[in-house]
Amino acid sequence: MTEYTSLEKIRLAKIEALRAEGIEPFPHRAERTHTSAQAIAAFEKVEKDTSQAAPAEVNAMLVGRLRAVRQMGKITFAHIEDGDGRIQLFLRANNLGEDKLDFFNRIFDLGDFIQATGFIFRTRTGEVTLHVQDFKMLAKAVSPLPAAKDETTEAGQVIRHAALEDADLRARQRYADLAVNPEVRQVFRTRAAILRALRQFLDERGFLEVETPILQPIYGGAAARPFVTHHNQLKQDLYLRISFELYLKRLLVGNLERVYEIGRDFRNEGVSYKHNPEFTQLEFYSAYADYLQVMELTEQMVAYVAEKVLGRCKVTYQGHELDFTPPWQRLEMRQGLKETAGIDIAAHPTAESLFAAIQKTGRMPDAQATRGKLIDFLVSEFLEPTLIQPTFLYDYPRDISPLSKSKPGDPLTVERFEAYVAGFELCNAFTELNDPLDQEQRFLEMGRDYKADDEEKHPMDEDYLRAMRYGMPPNGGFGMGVDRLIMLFTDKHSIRDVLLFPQLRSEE
RNA sequence: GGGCGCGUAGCUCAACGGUAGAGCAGUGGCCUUUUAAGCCAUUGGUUGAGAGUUCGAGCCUCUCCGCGCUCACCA
Repeated sequence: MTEYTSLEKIRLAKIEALRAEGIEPFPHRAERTHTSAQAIAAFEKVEKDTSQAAPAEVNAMLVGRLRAVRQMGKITFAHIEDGDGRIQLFLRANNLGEDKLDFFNRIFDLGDFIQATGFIFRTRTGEVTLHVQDFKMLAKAVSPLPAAKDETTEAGQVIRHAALEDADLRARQRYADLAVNPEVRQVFRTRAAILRALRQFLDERGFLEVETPILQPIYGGAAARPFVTHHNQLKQDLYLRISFELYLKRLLVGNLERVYEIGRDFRNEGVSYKHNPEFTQLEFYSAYADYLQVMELTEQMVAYVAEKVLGRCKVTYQGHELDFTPPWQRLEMRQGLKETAGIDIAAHPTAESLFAAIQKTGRMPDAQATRGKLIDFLVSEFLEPTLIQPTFLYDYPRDISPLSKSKPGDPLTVERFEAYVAGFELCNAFTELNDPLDQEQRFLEMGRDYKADDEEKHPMDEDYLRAMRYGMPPNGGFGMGVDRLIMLFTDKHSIRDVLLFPQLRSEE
């Protein structure tokens, strides 16, 4: 049974009062002739038109949520907010009748949805306002919104008073956050625009958008722990995908030359300011391309999205001025580590030798780490923090890249790059391994096993190998955490701020 | 999981170990061009939960719960 606060009980009583007067507090239908912005624009257009002796009257029926009410005896001012913005309502006893004005003052609360009819005029202080001749309750708000009050200073600066700020509450009750913080709505409009621009860019270049299974019998394409579920009728465990990679590359075998997918990946790992258990991933694969071509496509794509969404290639992120204008800086991993860590990884072909070299720097890597993991450690310790401007870090160690093609003449290195921006990884791409024999060997090196009944071992994806054996064209592939791109373009430090409903511990 | 920090009215925040407060919201009243409207009055609290120290705990100690930041983990 819901427990109501004293504030809610007052509002519930108003619902009762409405019903007692034969008025439905939650009517089925609403009508509107203009949005708030349309009404203001229509009025301003008529106002500017000097061809008529007297400006034509602009009548409007508006809807929205009550966000401010100022009662002044025989008149009341209010503001409503709709999808387009805000507009002021003016209610006067002369025009409405005292009973009707009293009814408004008595029944309506902040947060209620209202439909108001009247004509548009400009108040003495110059605000375009609806002179209300009639109004109707559209939906009563039982609970008061976590109130935010705005103050517009003479400089035009908006100061929000008593805004909803508690980070947990804002994420948990995103509906309330959205209702009272307009800039949060803007973040999600930007998010939609970014997704639209990404699709547009890829569609224009002949990529086919596809959808592959979220429920997978064998997960792969990344190193992450999966979520496990179970299909009752098939009597089989299934995994929520951690990547789309292996399914998209099967499509290249099927002669679809350029494919992409935008969707959710699920990783059963720690939650942090840049990790959510489910997140939006973009992957594309392009037959006959290598990682250098994918690099060019990447910088073009991100710059395209920036231009489309923000109208510029320069972005301020957490105090950094980032410039996404191509070409981005290219940095060979070996060279970058020479410069920042003072270690030439090519001089250390074994984990033992590299481990000893790292120890001399005073850092303490995991003693069990493979050579690749040690290099990864060096990158995150020395290199990553220095990569603020968009940078392609390329040529990765082979043993941490089981799906990438080796670099000719360098068996320890693969043709792979990651783009770093503002110190974090934005995307990951490589010349894809298309040799089924090499691929099988790599899987075996990773500890994949043909005995699928062994709980500890990750089973071999035999179907993927079978697909490869039919022949996979040489191709370049790309994966990007879309949420991180959105963080960059909306200047948000936490992934939670760009997800409508981020993962949180359940209440109670 | 580790470290640091936070949790007080619907919202934003105060309160030296000594009577739990303010603004906004709410309620009642005045007010016919306001816009954080104003003025007068007023309601609202198991100070996250529990235990302890103390004459006395919002404050100190412990346990638990929740959250934030951060580190670790995350090819």
